[in-house]
Amino acid sequence: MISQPLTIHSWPRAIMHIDADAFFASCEQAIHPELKGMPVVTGKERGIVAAASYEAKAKGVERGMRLFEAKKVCPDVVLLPSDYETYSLFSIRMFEIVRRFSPDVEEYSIDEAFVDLTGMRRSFHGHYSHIAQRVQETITRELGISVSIGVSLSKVLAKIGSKHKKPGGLTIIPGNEIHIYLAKLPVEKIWGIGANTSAFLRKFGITTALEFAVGKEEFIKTYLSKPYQEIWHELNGRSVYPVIRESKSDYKSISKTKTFTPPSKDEEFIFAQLTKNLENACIKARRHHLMASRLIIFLRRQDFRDMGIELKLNRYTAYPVEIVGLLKDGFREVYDPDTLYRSTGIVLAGLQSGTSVQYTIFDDVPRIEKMVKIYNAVDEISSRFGKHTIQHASSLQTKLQVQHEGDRGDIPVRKNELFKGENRRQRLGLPVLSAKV
DNA sequence: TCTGGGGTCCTAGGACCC
DNA sequence: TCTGGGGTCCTAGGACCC
Repeated sequence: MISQPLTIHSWPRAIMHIDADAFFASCEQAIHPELKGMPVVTGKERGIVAAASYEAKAKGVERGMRLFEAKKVCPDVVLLPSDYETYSLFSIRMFEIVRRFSPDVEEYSIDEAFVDLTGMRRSFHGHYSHIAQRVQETITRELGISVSIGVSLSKVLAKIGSKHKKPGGLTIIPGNEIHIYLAKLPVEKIWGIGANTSAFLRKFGITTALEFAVGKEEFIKTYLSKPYQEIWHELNGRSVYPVIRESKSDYKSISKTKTFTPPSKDEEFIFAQLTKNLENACIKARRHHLMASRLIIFLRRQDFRDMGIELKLNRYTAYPVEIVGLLKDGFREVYDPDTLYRSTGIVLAGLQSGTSVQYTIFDDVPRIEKMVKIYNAVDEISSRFGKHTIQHASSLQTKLQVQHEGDRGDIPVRKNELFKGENRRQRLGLPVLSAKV
């Protein structure tokens, strides 16, 4: 198999990576000043630590920890459910600030950005570290959260830089100091190298990022696939990953899953969950003017095995009524009444942009046009009064179960003054960023 | 990390064609 | 019945990320 040749930018790049510190927890502390200096943890709604403030981390709270454990090591911990909409607003503000310094910004995730600073020293009268410092100061002053920054020759190296010192770190890794940082870094900590690949590399005696970086090209090309060859170049200071400015709008797939507690084997309830996922996915697809041609359904058993099926849609669509029949058929194939399930999920795939319905000669055109009108109205009402003001009858079952949505406890919910008069993200028609947890 | 939710990209291998 | 070489499209599944 012939792999594509890699594009290596001949000119040395200067890439900055900005990573917010304990983002969710920091947003909560910025909104609720009374929480400043206190150990704050978000993730109440799902029982494990999604983000922990540095005060909580200092007492031994770690990400992914069960909440009862967190309480044990830190009895005065303040537990909050995650409030993604608010964090998204902070995120938007953060990217706006970064763009004041350079237009070449990639919104990598809700709390991370890459910036291509190549050639920008002149306009800021000084070294790249001064730009980074000003970005850092501005974000802290205007948003009340801190960020860590790394600057180096490639994205992978910039990431290593931003992780090197947290919180509030600023790490520049020039070409002649790369080896110093890589020598101390275990291979599995490299962005893009996970448990599997690091286990493989260890078999060849490669345990540090430096040992990987100084590996012979011959070896890398023989044993590793394209993504790892790219990382190898990046570690050596040869930039292959460009900073991508375009904001994300073209999805390859849209998925929705939801776990329910306790697990269930109730056919109607489980199908209702599935329908609700379908509705949510379709809402998102319509918001992005996308239609799907493939539908993947899966039921997750209590033992975490997924049982699924993939179905082809007879035309591109983003309307649940057109899909729900097929959903039922697929569900019947997969569902086993004697099995306990913990979650359901659907994936809309084979996406194509467009909003107009494609007709075939068999279609009842007036009926479809009526359906589109109804959904337009549904989307409009939902955008004004909130999601699921209107929903399919078959997903009503989900309401009958007691839903354990985390309430805000005794912390009053207040909007930061920053966002006064600002509508929620969805009302602006902006995509909701997928959140890092 | 005993396990939430949302994504991307790559590769191998089968089906099919000339 | 056996024998080539080459291409394309599609899908499943792995691996990884936040």
